[in-house]
Amino acid sequence: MARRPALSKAEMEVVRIVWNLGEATVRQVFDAFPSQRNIDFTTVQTYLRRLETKGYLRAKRAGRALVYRARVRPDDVIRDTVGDLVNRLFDGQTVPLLHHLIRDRSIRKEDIEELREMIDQWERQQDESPNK
Amino acid sequence: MARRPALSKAEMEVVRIVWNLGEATVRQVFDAFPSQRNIDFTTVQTYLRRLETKGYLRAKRAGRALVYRARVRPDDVIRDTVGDLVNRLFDGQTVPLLHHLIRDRSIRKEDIEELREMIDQWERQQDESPNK
DNA sequence: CACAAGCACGTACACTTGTAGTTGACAAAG
DNA sequence: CTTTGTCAACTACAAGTGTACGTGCTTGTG
Repeated sequence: MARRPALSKAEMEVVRIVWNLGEATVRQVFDAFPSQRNIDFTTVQTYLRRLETKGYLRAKRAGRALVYRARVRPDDVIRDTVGDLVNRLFDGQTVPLLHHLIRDRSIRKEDIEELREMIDQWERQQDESPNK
Repeated sequence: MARRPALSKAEMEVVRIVWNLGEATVRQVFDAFPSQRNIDFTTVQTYLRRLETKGYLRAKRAGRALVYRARVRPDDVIRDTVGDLVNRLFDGQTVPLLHHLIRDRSIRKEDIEELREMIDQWERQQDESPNK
């Protein structure tokens, strides 16, 4: 199924920014980059170029500048990336990761509310769809 | 706080195996390695050696063989690893990841039950501890 | 004992990744 | 029209990573 090369850590930050902006020039991505990261403009340029080669982004020219735009949906990338992590670090089990998130990461009351929502949603979904 | 170098993907699989076995020789880790992976014995040896240098494992000699044992608790490693992923791919937000796990990964009814348990647990914990 | 099998240890090597410098075209501003 | 800034494109380069080979010691077995 024509898998793309996995994202590197820095590349993850960059695609995320592009998703957020919808479409963006190098400079825009650079500006959106967390300022503590103190990364060079040309470095961002390199990340974008590599992301294009890897097939995550598509660049089109607008005047002198390149405008990048995502070529893959966040959900797909997230599925692959998280999936890989779960496989390697959690032996493919989703539950231990959920467990960790709830127990060991600081979570707020509101988040828990939302989480309950999600679960209810899931169950409703489950009921209406023909179980395989 | 004396941070260790991050785990590489292959290394994640290996520490996990060591955690599972408690302590293990190269061969034992090799045998526990998913057989589809079709990885060489010496490759596993290299992973273990690197993990020791990185500070994740400690080796002691038992006769001619080396016995590896974890030097860090799973929870800590998982916190760091997952934390990094959340920062990069989810901009530090835990909720979107939870959302993804529940919606986009196949989850079983029993898991949802467990999940509810976790939430209840969390809320009990919350009530009894003095909020900071 | 001689040999095969197991192991540690050093070495290797291509590819990826994080990070950036250089060059040359263009454009805006004086 | 010259200076100054902005980009794309190319190049660079050390460190990290996936993967394995070779060598030489050790031990169990015929």
